[in-house]
Amino acid sequence: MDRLTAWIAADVVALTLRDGELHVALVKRKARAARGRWALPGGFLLEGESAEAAAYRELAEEVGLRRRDVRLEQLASYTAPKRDTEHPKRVISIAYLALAADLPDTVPGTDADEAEWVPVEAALGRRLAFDHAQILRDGIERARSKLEYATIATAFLPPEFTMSELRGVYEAVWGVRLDPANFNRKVIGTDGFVVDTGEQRRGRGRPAAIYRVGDATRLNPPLTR
Amino acid sequence: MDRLTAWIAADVVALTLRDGELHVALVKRKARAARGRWALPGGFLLEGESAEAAAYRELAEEVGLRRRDVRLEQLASYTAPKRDTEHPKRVISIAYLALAADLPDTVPGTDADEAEWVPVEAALGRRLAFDHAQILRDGIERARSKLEYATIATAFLPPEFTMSELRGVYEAVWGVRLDPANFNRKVIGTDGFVVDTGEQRRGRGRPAAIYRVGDATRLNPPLTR
DNA sequence: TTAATAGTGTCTTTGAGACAGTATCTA
DNA sequence: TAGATACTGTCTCAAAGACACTATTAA
Repeated sequence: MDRLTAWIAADVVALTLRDGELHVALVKRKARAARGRWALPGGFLLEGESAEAAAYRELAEEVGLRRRDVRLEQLASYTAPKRDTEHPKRVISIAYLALAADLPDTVPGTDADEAEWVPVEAALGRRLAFDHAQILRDGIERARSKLEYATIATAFLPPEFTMSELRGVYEAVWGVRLDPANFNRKVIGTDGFVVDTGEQRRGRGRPAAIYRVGDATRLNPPLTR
Repeated sequence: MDRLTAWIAADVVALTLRDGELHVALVKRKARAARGRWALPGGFLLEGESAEAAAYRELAEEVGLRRRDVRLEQLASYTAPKRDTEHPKRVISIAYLALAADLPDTVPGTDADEAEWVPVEAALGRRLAFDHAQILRDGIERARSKLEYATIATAFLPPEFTMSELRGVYEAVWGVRLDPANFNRKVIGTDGFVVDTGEQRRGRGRPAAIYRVGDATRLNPPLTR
């Protein structure tokens, strides 16, 4: 019988915003296969472990991101027979998308000290291991399109944020400018997208109202790019 | 080392429309695991085979659907450690969504003679094998939401179809009535959704214009349920 | 006061939805 | 002709987008 037995990898496209630009977490591979190449954080499922659990575990081990730091969702699976020829066994990958707020840098001295946040354009320029460039492209496209109809933009922000920070997420991920007035109206008009805390943040100009995440998950009608 | 090795199944939520109602293909299991239970068509990946290829192969073997009969896309992967305890090895499933036009019935005497098109409500009523009920629910939800922003409704129809047939797809999948006038305007107004062939189909009333699939894949702005 | 940032008001255009009305066939 | 199905026209309302304007702060 030539039924396949395979190793299962969980690989993660972890995205965040730094200085108004979309960044992805990359790690320099230490394992024999593709050693020294840049790759998405990830690793093999263990006995008794789900792919989601493995994704969380690898994010913690390799990037220093804890479960509560990220919003994780499944992206897709990659199963081409030749996608990874460096292992002794066939490897399929289940990819996840993780969105995180900008956080203090990864801690040197841990496994994560070979992890790096890289602007996505630059990341696609490095020749990534295996088919990780394709996975990264798919992850970016998923993030872009999910902003249209889901409230996940807040996953890129700390618990409290201003309207211009929220708008900044859209502008950075979509690479466009949005009209502040219309954006405000749209967000406020979507019940449960954000909640006004009544607090204000002072900066260079007029203080900005501070919002928290509401309980809505879907945007209806959607925002358009 | 307790790295997992697993069997990979490709399981397919194959949907079609019959008599204005959404149906899913189910098969009665012959294999030892869950024998006699109804399940989604699917099976294990072979050496050297991608999950997509396995999905097409199983559709052909078990349901008699050829590659050109369906539009196939990946749905999600299911990896819970206890999702399938009947096999000697851990099994993860990569699920696909397949949309097909209503076709002549499956051919008895082949492997497909234990396949059946079942209305989706009834299918969810049968206690399906493994976690196939969850996969089916996810597939239906995917089909419903993709109708909003993609032109896949045509995958449920033969190459030539009328506007009311296209509207019927939306009405059946969404379970709503749509205004013919507004639906027409919307579809015609979406460049490349459909192409008027100039032909007409005669029936009981005024002949209907016949359309073909256009080359657009996205609906912008989306249709709303 | 000026520059910077936040936020409001309003006008125009577009599209969604409701629905009345017209067109063209079969029986 | 009646009934059935296909299609068009038009009105109203809501939201999107453009953009001028007001508000509140720091320097």
